[in-house]
Amino acid sequence: MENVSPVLDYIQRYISLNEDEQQFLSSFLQIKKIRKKQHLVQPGFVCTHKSYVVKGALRAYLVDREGKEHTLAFAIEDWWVSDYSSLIYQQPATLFVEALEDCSLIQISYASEQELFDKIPQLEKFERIITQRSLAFQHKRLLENFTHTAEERYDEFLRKYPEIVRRVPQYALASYLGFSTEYLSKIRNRKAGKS
Amino acid sequence: MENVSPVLDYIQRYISLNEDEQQFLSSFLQIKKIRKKQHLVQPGFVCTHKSYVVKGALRAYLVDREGKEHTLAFAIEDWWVSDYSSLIYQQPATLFVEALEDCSLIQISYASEQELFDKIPQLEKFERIITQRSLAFQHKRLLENFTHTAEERYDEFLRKYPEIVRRVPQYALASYLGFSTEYLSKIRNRKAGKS
DNA sequence: GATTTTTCCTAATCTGGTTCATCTTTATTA
DNA sequence: TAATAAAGATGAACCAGATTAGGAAAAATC
Repeated sequence: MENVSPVLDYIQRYISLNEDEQQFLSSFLQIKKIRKKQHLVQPGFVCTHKSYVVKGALRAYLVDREGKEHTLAFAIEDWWVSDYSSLIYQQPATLFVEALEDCSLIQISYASEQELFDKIPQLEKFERIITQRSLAFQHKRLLENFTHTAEERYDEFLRKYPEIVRRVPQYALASYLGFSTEYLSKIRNRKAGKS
Repeated sequence: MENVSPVLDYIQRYISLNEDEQQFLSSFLQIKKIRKKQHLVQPGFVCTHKSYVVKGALRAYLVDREGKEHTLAFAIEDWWVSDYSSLIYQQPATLFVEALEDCSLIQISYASEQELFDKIPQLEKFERIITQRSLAFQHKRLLENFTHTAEERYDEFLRKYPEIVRRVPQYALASYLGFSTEYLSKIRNRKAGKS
């Protein structure tokens, strides 16, 4: 029998909850398993839950008109994942969220979260803080895409997230960094030659 | 004598505040005027306030190693502006925030906001909601940069924000959309020829 | 209202990264 | 363990958009 304490721990890095609150919150959390290549979210369906990753790796991506994939985000242990727009506006998703490995998740539904905001106002603060940090992160990412070349972006990502580079397929990484998989091959090859 | 009611109205689109709360909140708000070409925020200095635009237009931009400018955001009437990362982490800014026209702003300091979160917990909800929306917006922008050509991005921006296009210099717009000002000229010329 | 500065346009050349087509290697599954 | 599918590598041709350098127009300043 598994438990939801990883999420409680996560939240309590930002706010503190008493025993009752923890209990109450826990009653809204659900454990979910998903196998590699399965989809957690699909375009057209409203994204009803956000998922905390206990174990595994996923990615959120868009398929454009020409069928090309663009990865918005990766998620490994201790990260959250969803189609964010779909979740907060409760409108049909445009993204896929796909398991890149077998995953163990803890989920909370949109409706539960709204209820929890009323019952445990502290959670508003928690959500505010992590959303602010995500936003700052997105700003940085956008600027990095503007100011750095493909190769520089790859180097930086490798430096910051070697773990992710090891675990995700190369085409997913290329589509996250905003260039073609062939070009990533070329970059890697260039580096291998140099060193 | 000017007043701070535009900000109160803005906030009350999302939450409701009683008379006392409005009064209390107002006591933390400051009116600020700034002339065209002046800077509200500069790299190296901690961004201490966020600013609501009553009148005018501004942009937040980064100057990269080669001296090129990259615009992260525009702000006109009824928008907020700051160096967001600098503000939330209270660390030195990396961005400039510059007035593109003479501006009339209402400001609130980082410290005041922290105090207000304690005194008026409803404000946590307000901040949570608008941050969530900003984040969804940023996700969309990033994906649009990945999936659309320079010309498509320009068309879309023109359709959504004709007002901004009219008011900001072209080099600022190009640097927001992520391409060179010369290329924007080329796009515009191409269109003029066609129609 | 003349001068200086800033913004905008044009056109030629160049390049970082894409596309397309084929091949090799590595995972999956039967 | 053989068969099949998925992922990665390689190279040639190509293109969207950058760069450079010039001039024209508009706006700000005196």
